[in-house]
Amino acid sequence: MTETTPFSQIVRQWMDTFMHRSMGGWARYIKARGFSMPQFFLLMHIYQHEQCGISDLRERMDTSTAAVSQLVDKLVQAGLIERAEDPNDRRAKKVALTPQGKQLIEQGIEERYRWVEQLEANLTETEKDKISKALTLIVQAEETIQ
Amino acid sequence: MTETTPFSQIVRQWMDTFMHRSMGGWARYIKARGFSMPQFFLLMHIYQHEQCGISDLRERMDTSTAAVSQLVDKLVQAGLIERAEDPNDRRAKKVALTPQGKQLIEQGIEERYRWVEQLEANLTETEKDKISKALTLIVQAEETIQ
DNA sequence: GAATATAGTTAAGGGCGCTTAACTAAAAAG
DNA sequence: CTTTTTAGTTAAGCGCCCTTAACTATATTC
Repeated sequence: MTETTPFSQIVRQWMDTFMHRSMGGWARYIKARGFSMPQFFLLMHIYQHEQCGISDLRERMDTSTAAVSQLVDKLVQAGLIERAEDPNDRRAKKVALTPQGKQLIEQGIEERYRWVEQLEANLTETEKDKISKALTLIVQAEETIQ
Repeated sequence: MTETTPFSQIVRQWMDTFMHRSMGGWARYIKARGFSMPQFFLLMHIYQHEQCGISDLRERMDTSTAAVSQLVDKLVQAGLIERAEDPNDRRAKKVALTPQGKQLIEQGIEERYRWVEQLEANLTETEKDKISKALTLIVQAEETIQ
């Protein structure tokens, strides 16, 4: 029963490929638009968890609140995010993407996704169907582990 | 025939999930060990294309040779890579990971892979088998597009 | 063999992100 | 009501990465 080995091998191979394509692509995209990786990570996190406080970001970014505050400040000035008082706790701030900020991230995602479309062109309907089902299994399994 | 929509949806969903897990994980891993993202990108590229010249790295990193030269210098001093003269062209340098450098990256990959093992625990043999076959299709398709 | 091109290094200077530390303001605790 | 805790801002200082520009050394071209 050598069922397990192919699974881990192929998953690793896929992770490698994907990492290479995706991270390199993002890095270039961000750089070309004059943003830094810390700024990108921050934007990305806000994109995925709209309405964060500074402390949420601090935790995710694994840094000081001062650092986050300064990063946020620059992104507010750049018009990518907006910072508003939390009505429930006036000490806290709610940070969210502006339409511009959202566009920056979504356009990046679009570009990242473009090579998947190339991939798609090399697959038959049956193959795509199999892949869809397999990825659904993975995504579901991922959701169960928190 | 609404076959295409599920495919792109699920692939996007998978990309999101993966990006979130993988990039965040790498960023924290690298930071915790006192390295920067540029250093990491450089190491990663050397890991995937052992024996690069400075110019190869410059191209991939999308920066100046001066910047690469300085980055390389620090990583040499840190003992993660070694820089040797190319015997065929004594102007050029060949850069490669030291055992330490290789270990840093591979340990990172191991940690990145750990959540896949958790995933695996939530899948049956049949499911894993389906996923293996599907990912094989993707990886093969990826290889054909250069 | 002289001129030019290529590969990489080095140094000065700028900008950015991070840290520390002092600070403001609001909420919670006593 | 006073004290303490919590959320975030601000400023100074440091290191890192990047750019520009001048430079060395090896290859290539004419």
